[in-house]
Amino acid sequence: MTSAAGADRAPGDITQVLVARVMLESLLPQLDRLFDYRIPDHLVGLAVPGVRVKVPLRSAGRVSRGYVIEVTSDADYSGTLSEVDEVVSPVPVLTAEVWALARRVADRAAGNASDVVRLAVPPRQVRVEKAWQARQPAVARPESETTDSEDTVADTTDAEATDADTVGAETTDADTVGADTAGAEAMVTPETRTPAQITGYGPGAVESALARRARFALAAVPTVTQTSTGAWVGQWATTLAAMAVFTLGLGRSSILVVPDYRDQDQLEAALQGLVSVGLLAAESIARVDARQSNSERYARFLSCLEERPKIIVGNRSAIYAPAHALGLIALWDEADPLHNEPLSPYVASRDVALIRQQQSGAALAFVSHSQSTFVQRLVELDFLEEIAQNPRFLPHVVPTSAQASTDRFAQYARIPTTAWNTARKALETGPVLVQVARPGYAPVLACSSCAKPAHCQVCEGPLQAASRNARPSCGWCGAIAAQWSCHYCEGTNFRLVGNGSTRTAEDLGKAFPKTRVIVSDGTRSLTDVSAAPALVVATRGAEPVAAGGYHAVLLLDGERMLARESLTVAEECLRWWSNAIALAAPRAPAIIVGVGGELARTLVTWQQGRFAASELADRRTLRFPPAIRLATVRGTPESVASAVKELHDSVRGEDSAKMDVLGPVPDEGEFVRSIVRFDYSVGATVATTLRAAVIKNAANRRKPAGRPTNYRTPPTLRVRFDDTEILD
DNA sequence: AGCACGCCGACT
DNA sequence: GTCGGCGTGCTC
Repeated sequence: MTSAAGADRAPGDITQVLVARVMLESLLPQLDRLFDYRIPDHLVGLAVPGVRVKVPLRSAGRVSRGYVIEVTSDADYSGTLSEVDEVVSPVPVLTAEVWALARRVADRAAGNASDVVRLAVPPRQVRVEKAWQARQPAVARPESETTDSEDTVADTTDAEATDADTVGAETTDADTVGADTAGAEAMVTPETRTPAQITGYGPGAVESALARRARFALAAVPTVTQTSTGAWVGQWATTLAAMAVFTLGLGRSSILVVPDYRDQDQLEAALQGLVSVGLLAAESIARVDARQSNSERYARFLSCLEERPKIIVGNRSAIYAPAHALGLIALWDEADPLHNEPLSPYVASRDVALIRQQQSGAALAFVSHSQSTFVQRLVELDFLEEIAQNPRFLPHVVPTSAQASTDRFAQYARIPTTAWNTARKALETGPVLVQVARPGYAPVLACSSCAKPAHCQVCEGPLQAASRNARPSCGWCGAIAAQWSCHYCEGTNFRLVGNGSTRTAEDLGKAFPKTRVIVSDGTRSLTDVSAAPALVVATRGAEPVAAGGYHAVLLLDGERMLARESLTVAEECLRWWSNAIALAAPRAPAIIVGVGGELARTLVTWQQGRFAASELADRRTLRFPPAIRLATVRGTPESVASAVKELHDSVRGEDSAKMDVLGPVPDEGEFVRSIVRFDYSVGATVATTLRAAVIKNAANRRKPAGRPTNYRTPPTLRVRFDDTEILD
């Protein structure tokens, strides 16, 4: 596709015109393609692929920022080329691999590649960059790399053309995997195996999957464990850490992605444990953390660019890190909503991981306690292998009916006898976890005469109580309800309904006098507690890790958590409960209150995969994700109608059964919204068609008549793929 | 986004 | 005749 890299040319040699193909940092969909610029003599050798540049756009004097993607000598643009204005920094921060990833991620979601690049490459910090450059050995400058990276771009471009919705089509690299297998097994010999043991699985099962760079769903061992530095973490964290160290032993980098900073702390503690016993060099860990300052972020990013294998740990944006020789992509708890990117084009780290795996050939691991329907689908396609944990590590789960207890104290704390007895016994030796649904004291107030919920007199928001004697306040506007009277019956007294974490803690304190009660919820969330006996009341997702594990786990608000109006509520509850149960000490009882049927059976047998399979079968019948994909199309009635028409024109014939369109229904303002449901196999067609519609609308935007001249026209057509909240 | 190009109504 | 209105389209 391209001739020899321009960077090889000696400065001063003017026998051929060198052209930089540049991606502009623009939000406009019309500009989301490469533009050619001539490289002036003084920038030859500096304007290399990956560097930030400034280039003129449209008229003299206006400059746009961008990245050089390729350097070629034959431009495919026939007009007169403008010249690259300036090379902003000599560091090639946008590697060929990350660029190819960004392009495909954007294409799959009908979004801008530059939006993805913005997630992938942090803002430049000049001082940080200078300091980093000074530390780099001056010899290894990217000249030698240039030709390589261009080949990579060409390869991946071809791969894109063939298809493929990563997972949708039953693409199989059976050949590659098969070919690798023999070599892989040879590699897992006692001599080369790292001493960082991956325990809880069949001997060598995980190691062999990593060595042959398989894609797999790994069931995490549901208990806690102690690192060499004495910290207690979920065993999943030591598993991920050991997997990364094993991969490092193969000379390759890992990217470990966790949903939130509490998980990140555990994973870093697990890695630190391996550092402390000399199995891992501290410099090999690169932390990409949502809590970092801009300069810290950029420093960590630059360290990923160094040409030696690393372990990259971070939240969802870490999936884009420029890893050197990527050997493993691992996601912890892939179904956690924090893995969903809130910025355009809204691609979840799971989907980025699938694309990156396909492009890099790295191993791919989805590690969790509770297999999601997304992962289950990939398992059923034989796209992922399943690796189960050794059954002797399974937890001890006891379902209990919500029936009121006969015990006076248990009644006080609204927990059934079994649960109460279990907690009392466990509290003699160690901490007990009590999971509740909601934070606060009493999340709901109701009129004491007519029992209707109480609303704020200022904004109609729901009233709640911060403590037993506190004046009720509004959950929306915070106004204190001083002189409240009921809308429906004029009553002036309310009563507290529902139990938040604080109220549960108060009640438990009365039921278990002399026992320490610790609260961990959204506002005050603890990462860990000691092994001393205590009642730890936590909202779901905010459960601290207990030293040695909890001696009992009580899941109190099962019924209430299931009552939420959402199609995916059962799957979500199963994940929350499984994660809480996994904090128990080995063989410690976990009591789930008020939940029966298949969910209880799933937890008792610890067969989340089987539950996911039946859930997925239901979603197939209903045509809901992840059985199919979704795209939301929002805009003026005309633009939506025309986009839908184009969709039907491009997905036709025998494919037409693979797509249907719901709506349009009214949306904000004068806009409407349609939901497109489609099979994975037509995903590429749907995305390109909608992308074309977006570009057309961006060009044809027109000001509505009669508006003031400074009225800013909103985009007339917006498209969002795989928005999981849309069906809730 | 901006900014130039272009094709119809009031003007020196 | 031309100046300029802003609808339309392009940006290497």
